[in-house]
Amino acid sequence: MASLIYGVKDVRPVDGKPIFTIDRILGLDEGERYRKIKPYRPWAVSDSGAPQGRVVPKTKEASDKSSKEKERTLTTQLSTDSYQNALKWYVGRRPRTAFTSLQIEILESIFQVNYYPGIDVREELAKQLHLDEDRIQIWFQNRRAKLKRSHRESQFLMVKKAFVEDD
Amino acid sequence: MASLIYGVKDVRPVDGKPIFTIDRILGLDEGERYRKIKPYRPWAVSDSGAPQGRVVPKTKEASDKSSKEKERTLTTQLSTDSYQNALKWYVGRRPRTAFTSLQIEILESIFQVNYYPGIDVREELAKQLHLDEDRIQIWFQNRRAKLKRSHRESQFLMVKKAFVEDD
DNA sequence: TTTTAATGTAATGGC
DNA sequence: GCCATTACATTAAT
Repeated sequence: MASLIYGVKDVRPVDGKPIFTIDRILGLDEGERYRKIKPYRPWAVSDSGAPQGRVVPKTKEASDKSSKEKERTLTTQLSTDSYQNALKWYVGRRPRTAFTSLQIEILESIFQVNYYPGIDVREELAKQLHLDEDRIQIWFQNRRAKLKRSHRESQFLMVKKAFVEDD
Repeated sequence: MASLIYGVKDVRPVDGKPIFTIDRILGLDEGERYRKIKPYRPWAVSDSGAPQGRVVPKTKEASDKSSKEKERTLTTQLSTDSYQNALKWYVGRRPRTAFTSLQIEILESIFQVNYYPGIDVREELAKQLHLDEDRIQIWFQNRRAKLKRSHRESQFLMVKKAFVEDD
C-alpha cells in the first residue's frame, strides 16, 4: 500500500522497516533523533584551510578606503553587513540545485500530507530522489515559507477587498 | 560634504539625520533592521476581487498551448502551483521600468562605493530618484550579477590567454 | 540580437 | 525551526 508513490520503488532501509508508511510520512513515529556530521562547504575548494580571522575581502572597498575610513572600518568591520557580504561574495556558495520536475512532484506530494517530515522520511526521500538530505530539508523550509507568504497575500487581498466594499 | 551627489538635493528624512553620509552609503551604520509590509502586486488592477476558479490567463502561452500541455495541466492542476501560475498570468508582470540616464548615473555612483546599500540608503535613493525602493533593490541585485558575470568572463579570457601562450 | 528589469526559488546566516 | 536576505538561473521586455 505504501509500496508505490509516483513510481518510486519500495526499497527498504537497512533497519528493515518499511519506508513510506503513513506514520513515517506524517512524522508520527519518531522524532528528529540523529544527525550526521556535515563537512564545512565540501563544494568549495579551500586551497589552504578555511578563511578565518584575517581574511581580507578582495573587493574594491577593501583596498581604496581613506585612512579615516580604514580606521573606522577596523573597528566596525566585524559586525557589519558589508563585511559579511563581501566575505560571502568571496567565499562562494553551494551551486544551486536544479530539481527535476519529477523530484518536485514527489516532494510536493509529501508536502501536501505533511509540512514537517521527520528525519527518516527526509532520508528516504533523499535516497529515492538521489539528493542529499540537506537539500530536502532546505526544500521543505523554503516550501513552508512559500506557503506562509501565499497565506499572507491572500489575507491581504481579503482585507483590501473588504475595504473597497466598505466604500 | 554629503550634501550634493550628482545634483541631488540634501533633503533630510523625518528623523532629521543626514542622508548620504559615508556610513550610510557604505552601509556601516545600521543593518537591515526593519522592513515594511509590501502590498500585493500593487501594479496589477484587480478589478473585481481576487481571481478564483475560472481565471482565464491573458498571455500568449496561456492561449496557444499544445494539447499535450493542456492535458498535463488538467492532470496536475490540483497539485503543484498551476493555480498560482494562473493567478500570475492573470496578474501579470510588473511593467518593465525604464531608468533615466541620470538615475542610472547616480545608482552607479553609489554602487562604486558600496555593492550592498542598506535599507535606509535604498529608501533615500528611492525618494530622491522618484522610484520604488523595490526597484532600487532589484537594480542592485542585477548590478551585482552583472559585475560577477564580467569577473567570470575576464577570468575566462585570462585562462584562455594563458593557454594560448603556453602553446 | 543584446542588455537588463523582473521573477521564482535554492542557499545562507542569525536568532 | 523561523525569518530576512541573498545569489543564481530564467524569462521577457527593450
